[in-house]
Amino acid sequence: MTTIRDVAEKAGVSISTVSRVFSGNIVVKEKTRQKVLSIAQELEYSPNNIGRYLKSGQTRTIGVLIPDIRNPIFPVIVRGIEDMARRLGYSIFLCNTDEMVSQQEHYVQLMRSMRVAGLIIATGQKRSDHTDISKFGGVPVVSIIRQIDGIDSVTVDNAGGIEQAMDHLLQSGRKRIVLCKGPSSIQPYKERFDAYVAKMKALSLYDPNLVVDVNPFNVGYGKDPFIDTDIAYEQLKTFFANGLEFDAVLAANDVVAMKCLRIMEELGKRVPADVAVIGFDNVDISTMTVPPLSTIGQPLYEVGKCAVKRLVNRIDNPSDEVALEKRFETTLILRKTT
Amino acid sequence: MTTIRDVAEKAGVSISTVSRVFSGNIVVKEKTRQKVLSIAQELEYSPNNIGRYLKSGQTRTIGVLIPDIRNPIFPVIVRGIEDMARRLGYSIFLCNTDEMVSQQEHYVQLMRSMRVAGLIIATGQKRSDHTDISKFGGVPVVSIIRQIDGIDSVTVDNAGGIEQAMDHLLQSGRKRIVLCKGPSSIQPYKERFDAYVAKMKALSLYDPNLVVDVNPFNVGYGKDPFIDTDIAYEQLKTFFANGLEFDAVLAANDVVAMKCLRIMEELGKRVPADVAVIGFDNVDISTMTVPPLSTIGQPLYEVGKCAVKRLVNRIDNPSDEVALEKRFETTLILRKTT
DNA sequence: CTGAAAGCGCTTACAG
DNA sequence: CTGAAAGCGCTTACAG
Repeated sequence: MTTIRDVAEKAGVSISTVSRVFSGNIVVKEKTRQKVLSIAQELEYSPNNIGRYLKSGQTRTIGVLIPDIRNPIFPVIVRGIEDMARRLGYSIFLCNTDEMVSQQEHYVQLMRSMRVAGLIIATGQKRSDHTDISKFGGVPVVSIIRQIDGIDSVTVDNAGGIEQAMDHLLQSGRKRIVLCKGPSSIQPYKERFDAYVAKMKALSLYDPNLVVDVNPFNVGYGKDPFIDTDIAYEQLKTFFANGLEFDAVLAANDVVAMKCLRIMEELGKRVPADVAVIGFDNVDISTMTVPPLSTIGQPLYEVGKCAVKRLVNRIDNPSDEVALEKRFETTLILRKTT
Repeated sequence: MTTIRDVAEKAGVSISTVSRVFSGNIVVKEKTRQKVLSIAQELEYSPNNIGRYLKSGQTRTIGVLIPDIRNPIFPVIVRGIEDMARRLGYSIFLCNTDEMVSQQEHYVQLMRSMRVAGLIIATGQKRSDHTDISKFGGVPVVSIIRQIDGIDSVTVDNAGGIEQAMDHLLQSGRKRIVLCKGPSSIQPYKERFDAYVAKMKALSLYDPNLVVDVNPFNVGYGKDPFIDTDIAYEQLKTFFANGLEFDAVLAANDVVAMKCLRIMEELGKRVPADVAVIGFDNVDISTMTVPPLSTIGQPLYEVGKCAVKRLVNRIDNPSDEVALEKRFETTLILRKTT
């Protein structure tokens, strides 16, 4: 690879000058500049960011740690991250942790070694070993999806979302509302569950039989491709086939909602005439189900963008003391299943 | 940040020794090793990969350029890439190009500057400016999804997939097979289209009225979030509402197939009794539609893994002359829509 | 506006 | 088994 030295030599200037031409904003005589640029092009010179970093201490690089890019909320978030990162001059490393502490630690180490300027971490896990700040070794971190004490975070108001969904369901006269809940070990699902229980109890509508536990992604996490046998579907099928009386379903997320739609069809229940179904996330597919799915929209793309802004802000002002906690509101999206 | 020098000083050894401890496989007296390791831990030392690279010339980093991670085939591919990369000791940079030459060139430049060991590029575009090898400046590249002359590639047999789908449809007596085709500017869609036409003509079944052009992702590419108005749906709705006679639908991909399912429902056509519907890709959602979608499976996860293997192979043997072209077979996946 | 020099954090022959 | 030294490709005060 051609280096700054090759270019300097051929252009008959010092390497300092070449460096100045490529670092921008520093004054170089226009004629010299042109000369250097043309030689550089001729030699296919590409400035070595690695060498550059060693002096400047700036890698302009962000590590993104998410559970699994195949969970459909993450492509949207990651796209938001990448778009904003690009705009601010950063590149991103993508790492899938499968919600496993060991893998997360591996990547935190690796990213530290890569001297990333900062880390964006998505973990729903409540276990503290995922969120032990001391392990980040001084690298700026922003947490998305779930709030972590002492760290900047960008989250979504899960409880508020459930409120919106339930108010809507209740207004249309539904009272026997099933909750298909995700694992309580994952913070956002826990929040949704708690909000549901609180609301149902407040209205004296709560009945534990209305709650079914679901493994939203056949997890599947950590396995090669997702498994084809659909655990969540089986769980739901068993639950609904049991003769339970209900008139609405509030699903842990859109994917689960979609499975419920299929089961309602199989059970001969009309949606929304016999039972209303509402999802959570407003992921792409929710527009395409039959009928199109009502759901609670999370601003996923915005979460990604915001996380990068916060992170860069933290990188530039590492000593700001208070952790910034941004919480987005959800929006009720009415389509044809409610 | 603590450096190798800090550790050496405190441990009372030279930096060479510390370096040897961390680079593995080199003989260091066990006692010295322990000493260094414990000091390193105490000081929270993390070896600086950037400094390391500058001598070794090894970044162990791969740039992944894809059109848009929100296109549901890419999360699976990227997961395959990441899993294999991790196994081989590489990290990945993720870049979304939106199929735009300017953005692709930007990223190729950036990745060169980052001194990635290699590049994995997914572009369906047929325009040669996307695939002009000379622009890669000597960085090893493997192309996925589409074959590019002179470059290692990992692809899938699109024509073969269409054959499988059509044979299946024909065997069940379907003759008026609609093709919902993606834009011909994208290589895989072009291949599928050509295979369809060839087969239909061979059987004297070809009728241009059976072909409808569809914009598979409302593209949407390059826009902030995907647009909510569903262009593909509108296009298909108009097409099918026209009184055309048909008994099967072969869709450009699973997402399009899903939209067709919805339209069949709206048109009062029973699937598969009145019309058979078959998709392409075997993306996650295809198991969840009502009824579950028959489709042509692409080994997406395998494509990702294989691409990394090929790339690393090329990195290790840059002078191997022939470009390796791996082409995976598709598999017919029968569910309930055919 | 430009150049010579020091140094960022490592690795790696070369001696011993 | 260990250390001293050179050098990877840059940036950046310091002089001029």
